[in-house]
Amino acid sequence: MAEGGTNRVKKYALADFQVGVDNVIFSVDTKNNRLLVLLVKRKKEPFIDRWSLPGTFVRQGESLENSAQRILAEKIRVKNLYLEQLYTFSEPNCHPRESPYSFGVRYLSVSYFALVRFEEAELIASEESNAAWLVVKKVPQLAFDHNKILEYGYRRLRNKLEYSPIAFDVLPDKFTLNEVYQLYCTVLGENFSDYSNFRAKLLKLGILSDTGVKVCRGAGRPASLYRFDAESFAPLKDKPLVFI
Amino acid sequence: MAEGGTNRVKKYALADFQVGVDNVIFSVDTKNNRLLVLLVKRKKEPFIDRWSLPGTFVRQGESLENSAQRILAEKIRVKNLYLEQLYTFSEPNCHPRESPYSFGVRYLSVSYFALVRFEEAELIASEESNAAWLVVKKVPQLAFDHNKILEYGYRRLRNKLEYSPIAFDVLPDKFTLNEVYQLYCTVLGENFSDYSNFRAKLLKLGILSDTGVKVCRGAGRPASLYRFDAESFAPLKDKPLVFI
DNA sequence: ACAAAAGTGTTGGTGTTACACCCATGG
DNA sequence: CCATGGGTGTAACACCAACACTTTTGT
Repeated sequence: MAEGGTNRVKKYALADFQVGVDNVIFSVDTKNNRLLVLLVKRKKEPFIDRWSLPGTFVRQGESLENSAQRILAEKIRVKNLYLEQLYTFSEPNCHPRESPYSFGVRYLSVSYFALVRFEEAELIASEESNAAWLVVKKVPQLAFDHNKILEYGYRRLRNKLEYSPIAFDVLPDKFTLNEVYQLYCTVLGENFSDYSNFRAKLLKLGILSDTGVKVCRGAGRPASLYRFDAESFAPLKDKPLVFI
Repeated sequence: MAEGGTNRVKKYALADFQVGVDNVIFSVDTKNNRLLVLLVKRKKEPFIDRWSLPGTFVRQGESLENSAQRILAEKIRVKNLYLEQLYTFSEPNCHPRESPYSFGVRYLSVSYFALVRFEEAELIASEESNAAWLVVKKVPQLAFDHNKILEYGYRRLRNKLEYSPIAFDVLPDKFTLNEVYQLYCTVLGENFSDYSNFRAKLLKLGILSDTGVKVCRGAGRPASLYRFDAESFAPLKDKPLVFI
């Protein structure tokens, strides 16, 4: 932690901060192969009626990550998710205007990035939370600099998917290889890899175990259900692992 | 930017923050093949006489990155450097104790990570700045949670070196391939790659141009001086590029 | 029988590793 | 002439993209 020093303080005015957390919450709608982001429609100035990232001020005694979890819990009910810190933005004079705190107080926003399981993510309806899933490709102009943050989060999502097994945080306990493939396609685009090669590569990693159970998805040959094997993955942790 | 809402405020106390910036500043001593980090010895409580990362409070009207640059400029004079944001830490009750501001005010630390050119980094000597380069492998117990931050920065440095050309921000304008190799060895360890292969791979990227000038480093055949070609690199920007 | 989905195999090309070897210079 | 460091080449192997092919189901 830094320290200014008492003598310094007399010469230079330190800024007082209000700290907020903004979440970029993604989910993959596997039915329709769409990547979604959770947004809330603002109900007051500034940027009234614009979409924005769900955010909150940090409360006393609350860690940043707790704060992020709290916003999430206010908007959706979800069990399985992946959450990590994204970036911290704080330009001078970026405090939300019209706020009762804006006088002489500066604003700092720590953004978090999350991926949640769409099928189990139940939107919480209330007056407070008026949230909705929007298709990432069609997101309109957002409030504040939230488009920038969203773009940043989207880049991080793609990287994470390629280099770490966050997909399995968000897939059902047992899944078919095609479901994994669909998820990757939705996030990374159709042409990132062909199915056979993706399959072979994924299996060669040795972190999935075949449950032996077969399942039918409409017509076609039944697929094996696989399970993510955390134990086999453990030694690969922190290694530069490429999935695609 | 997040917003709490006036009704929320009455129910929950928001935290007031003082924001500091802490820098993890690395340099590579190519003469002795040592990776160094810039630390300052604390001159007041808490953790008096302990080494710590150079840090400062953020002043009014100052962006976070400016703040990071300012600390750097207070400790060393340097022209060439690479700087990026690292991570934001803020647990409740982590405010530097004995500080005149600690009552009711919470602390948040945004850390930055920098790599500077050692040969031109001139330490600024004064009572305020009592900074020194320490060998990363031999860093003792630091003040606060600075060991954690340093560890995090070290990890980032290794990743950056593998995936982006930050080495050339910190090498002289013209350099031999062996100088690049030494830098990589110092940061990543001796056994990351053998010289021939490193060489071949680096040249195949097509981002270095041979100046034709030869230079003698003691005995042995003279080496070519190369220059980083920013234009050739431009199209590779944002691509997942592997150097080792 | 046929379409659809799951899963296997082949092939040419490219990248990586671990070396051996040649070149130019100082002492 | 030999030690030293710079620089080139190569054989064995692993990996990868593209695509053809087989298997098992629903209709």
